[in-house]
Amino acid sequence: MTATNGGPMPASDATGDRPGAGPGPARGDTVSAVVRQWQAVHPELDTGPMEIIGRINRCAALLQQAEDAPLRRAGLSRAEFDLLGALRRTGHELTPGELARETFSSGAAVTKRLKQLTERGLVERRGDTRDRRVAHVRLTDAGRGLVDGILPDQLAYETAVLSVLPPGDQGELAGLLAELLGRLEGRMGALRA
Amino acid sequence: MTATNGGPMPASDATGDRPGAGPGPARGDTVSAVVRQWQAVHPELDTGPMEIIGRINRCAALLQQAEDAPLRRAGLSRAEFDLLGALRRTGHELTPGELARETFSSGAAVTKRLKQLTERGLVERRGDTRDRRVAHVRLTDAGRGLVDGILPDQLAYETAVLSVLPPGDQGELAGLLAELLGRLEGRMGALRA
DNA sequence: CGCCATTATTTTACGAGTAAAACACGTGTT
DNA sequence: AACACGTGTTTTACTCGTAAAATAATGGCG
Repeated sequence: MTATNGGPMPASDATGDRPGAGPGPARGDTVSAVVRQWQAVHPELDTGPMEIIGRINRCAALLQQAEDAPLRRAGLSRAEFDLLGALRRTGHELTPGELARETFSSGAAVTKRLKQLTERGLVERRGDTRDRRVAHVRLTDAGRGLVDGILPDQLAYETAVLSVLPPGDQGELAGLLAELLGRLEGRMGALRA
Repeated sequence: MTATNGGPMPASDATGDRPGAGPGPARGDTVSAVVRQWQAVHPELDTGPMEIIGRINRCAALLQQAEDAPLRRAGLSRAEFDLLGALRRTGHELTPGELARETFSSGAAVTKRLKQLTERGLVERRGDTRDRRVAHVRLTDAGRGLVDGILPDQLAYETAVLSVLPPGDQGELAGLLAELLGRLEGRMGALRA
């Protein structure tokens, strides 16, 4: 968060900016209210970045909250679903290390999740025959079934949430985000090299 | 996360899609690689939502990581900075409850942060004279100075990170995000009412 | 007046994630 | 063969956040 305080940032109530006043295209989100507050206090600063970073953070928070519902119904946390999803979409076994990279989480977190998911019978592990350090994790039939059962619901739910935007805008937004993300990842990847 | 597994989602390495291959406009972000994997396994599903939600989540994660650096240098977590920022930009005292709403966090979290920030001499509290349940929190001079010192750096850093996008695209993106966020918040607000 | 519902805040118990240390194995070197 | 080194995974110790219970105080209302 913190697009220079992009994270949280409601404040609109104090701004006298009535949300949902007109029937028009949703005047004024919470981020613009926060930006106005900063402008009033520090008129000399360029608050441009907040308009993007703050909104991305806020959208992410709202969308995540919305998305949790379908998953919790299935008794899974998002992190757990991401792990199972990685196994499902790659279609083959993955080692704990690969799962960590695949889900952008630490090895320790993966270890814990695997323990739980194994106990629940959603994944199985098998040791590598050549290198006894590594393990290979795969979905059980139950695990695959669970993922395949949840996925359509999840996508339908997401579609519904995003339907607040007309399809054209959705495409545009996806394109711009792809461009931003691609370049951000490129820059990060470049730093690694 | 989990734009139906939007969160984590790298996988590109396994896809044969070389990141940073050409000098062009960063072909293929990690999300598109994940989407391709899902398409291969479940060709019948509409993976459209992932292209937006997945990217928003991933962008948020990358941007947050980047933004942490300037703050940590000042010895603040983002949550702490958001709290101080809320006090700074509103310009007046806030109660713990207001701070919780303002920073989208739980009251308990605010209580803890206030304790730490008070010990560090960045904020002060004073009890309400009329209603002894409520407290009023304000920035100390040190607190205000810290925020005002960090803010320009933070914005400059953000500007630099976002400069991977040309200004025109930045504006477009900000506009689309504002539209999405405004409507999402409207929808959420509507549910409360 | 005294009790009940309500509101503001804090405390408690706990779950989840992380970094760093600890393990457990391979591998190349001499 | 023995050792040092690198790598894959797990363990440990700790932080942070939350939900729910506890605390504290106000405001009717009979």
